[in-house]
Amino acid sequence: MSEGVEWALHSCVNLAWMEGRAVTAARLAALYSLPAAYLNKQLQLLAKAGILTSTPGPRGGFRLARPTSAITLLDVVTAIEGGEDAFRCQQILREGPGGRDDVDYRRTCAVSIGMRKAELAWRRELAAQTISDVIAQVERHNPDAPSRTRGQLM
Amino acid sequence: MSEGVEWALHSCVNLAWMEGRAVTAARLAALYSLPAAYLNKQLQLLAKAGILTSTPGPRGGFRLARPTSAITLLDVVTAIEGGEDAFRCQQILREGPGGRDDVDYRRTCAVSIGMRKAELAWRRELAAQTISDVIAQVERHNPDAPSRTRGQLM
DNA sequence: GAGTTATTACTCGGATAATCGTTGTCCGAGTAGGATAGG
DNA sequence: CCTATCCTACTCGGACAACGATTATCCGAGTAATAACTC
Repeated sequence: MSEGVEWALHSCVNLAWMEGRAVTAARLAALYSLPAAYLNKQLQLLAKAGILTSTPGPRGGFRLARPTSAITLLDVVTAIEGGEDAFRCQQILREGPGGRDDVDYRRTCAVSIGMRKAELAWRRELAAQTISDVIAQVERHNPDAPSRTRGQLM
Repeated sequence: MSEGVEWALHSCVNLAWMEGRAVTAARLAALYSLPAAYLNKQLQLLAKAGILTSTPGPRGGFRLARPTSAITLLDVVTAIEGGEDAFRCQQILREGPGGRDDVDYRRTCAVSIGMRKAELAWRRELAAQTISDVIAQVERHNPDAPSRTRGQLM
């Protein structure tokens, strides 16, 4: 899985603490000494997915497009990684004995079904957690994280 | 995810139908027109994980090391992909404000915990399914698959 | 004919390249704010 | 002093390389069956 997912999730949390103020990719990257231009790439993907809004020019940057309770971990993962399954059935049964070209083995192959079952469980668990949940847990263990981060980003 | 996982799973199913007879990597590969040498590599990983046993020389090949009901999908996936999580926390919080070097953020970071929760659900679902389950489903929809495959492999 | 030995063909096993995706970098399009000049 | 225009600096956005992992290939080590040879 792409490392950008981790960056994107942390950036969403940090943006949530900025209360709607725009933050540039460079500042978000400086927080964790990340390559700014590459983080920018990930934030663009989030913007394209409707999770962030971006504004160019001076005083520009990124900000959350929705309340944190309406952004699931699955939303962020899908935005960065794309919607395809990790296990993508190549339908090798088509080349096997009794294989047919007019059958979609992604639906019928027992191996594919079993793997897909696990992936759905993974997705379900990701969809059940929001950025809001993450923030709540962080603030419980580290109550001054929001103000400290805000100080670094302004 | 590596394409070899799909090959390995299908190979396990096919080996199960061979009732303990050894089958060479070349024959298993020919079933689906796969590159034999590369499939051999995956089968080696399964052997190293104790899922298959390998015997060299004439009349050699691979065979299942355990009953199909004792081989889970997770066993096969882990053998091919390795045991590491897909989402591997880089602990970027160490570089952030208030980051400490003596803290294992893989355990404490809320983002990491949330992602890990989903991965555990994925693993749990994979561990709940065995090769035996897959075979049962195949034979229900395609009762003559075992004999047909056996004919191709002998 | 039976046992023993040398041979041979076959298989896995690991070391070695080629390809593709991820990671990382750079420069251009567009914008908003500020400076400047005119009224 | 106020307003309109121009300019400048700053930001995102997408195009362009570098690295690493996956994919693919090849040849050697070892084994078991076979064939030949001896008793």
